[in-house]
Amino acid sequence: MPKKLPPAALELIADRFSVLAEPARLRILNTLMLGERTVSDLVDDTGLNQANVSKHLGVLRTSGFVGRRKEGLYAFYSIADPSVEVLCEIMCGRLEAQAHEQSVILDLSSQVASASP
Amino acid sequence: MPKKLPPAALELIADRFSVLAEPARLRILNTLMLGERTVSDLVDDTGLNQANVSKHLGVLRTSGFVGRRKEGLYAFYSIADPSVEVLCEIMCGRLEAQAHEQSVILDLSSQVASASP
DNA sequence: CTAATAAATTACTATATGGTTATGTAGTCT
DNA sequence: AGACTACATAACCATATAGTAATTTATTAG
Repeated sequence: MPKKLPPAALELIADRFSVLAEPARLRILNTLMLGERTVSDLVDDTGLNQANVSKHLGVLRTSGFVGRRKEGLYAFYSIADPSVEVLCEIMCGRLEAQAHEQSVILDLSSQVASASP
Repeated sequence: MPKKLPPAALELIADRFSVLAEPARLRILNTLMLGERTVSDLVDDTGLNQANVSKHLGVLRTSGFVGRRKEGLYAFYSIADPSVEVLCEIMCGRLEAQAHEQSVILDLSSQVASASP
C-alpha cells in the first residue's frame, strides 16, 4: 500500500539517495562490505587520493551509512547501515533485467541490420 | 554474501541512484504509485511547472523507472519498475530509525540543558 | 622535544544539473 | 484552413559538488 508522503519527507529520502549516487562512495561501501577498513586501506583499494576518500567517508558517516572507530593513528570505518547492501542488490537486479532486455533488443536490431545489407 | 563489483557496474548503479536522488522526481513517483497520470495531472499535483515535469519524466523514462502511453493529446505515465516502491520504503525505514535516535538525543540534551541553568 | 605518519579540513576549480523561459511539435476542434 | 491544447525540447543561468593540492590536527616513535 503506497502512502502519500509529504514533500519534506521526500526531500530527506532524496538526500539519502544522493549519498549513494556516487561511484566513489559505492566503491568504498562495497569494500567495507568485506569488513572494517582504515582510510589508507580504502585509498589503496579505490585508487582515490586520501583527501577524497576522507571527504566521502565524512558524507557516508554524516548520513549514518558507515561508522568510525579510532585506534591510535588509525581510523577504522565499517558499514553501520545494513540496508545499503539490500539497496544495491535491488539496483543490481534491475540493471541485470535491463541489460537482458537490451541484449534482446540488440539481437533484434542486429537481425534487422543483417536483413537489409 | 557481498561480492566485489567492478567500477563500471558501480557507476551504473550510481546513475540509477541519482535518478532517485531528487525530491521533485520522488514527488512524481509517489503520485504515480497511486496510478497512471497525465503530465498535466502531475503539474497540478506537484506544483512544478510543465517544462520541469516533462524534463523529470524524461529522466525517469530513460532510466526505465516509468513508462509512457500516448493517447491523443495526452501522455499517460506510470510506474514501470516496481522496485521503486521497495527502495523508498527501505530509505523511509532508515529515516524513521534515525529520527527516533535523534529524538532520543534531543531528549538527553534537553535534560542536560535544563540541568545547568 | 622533534620527526614521521594517518586522517581531517580548507580553499579552489571544473563540471553537472535543476529550474525557468521561450519555442517547437503533434494532435484536436470548428 | 486556423486556433487551441498537451507535451517536449532548447537555451540559459545559478547552484551544488567531486576532485585536488595544501595545510592542519592528532598520535606515535625516537
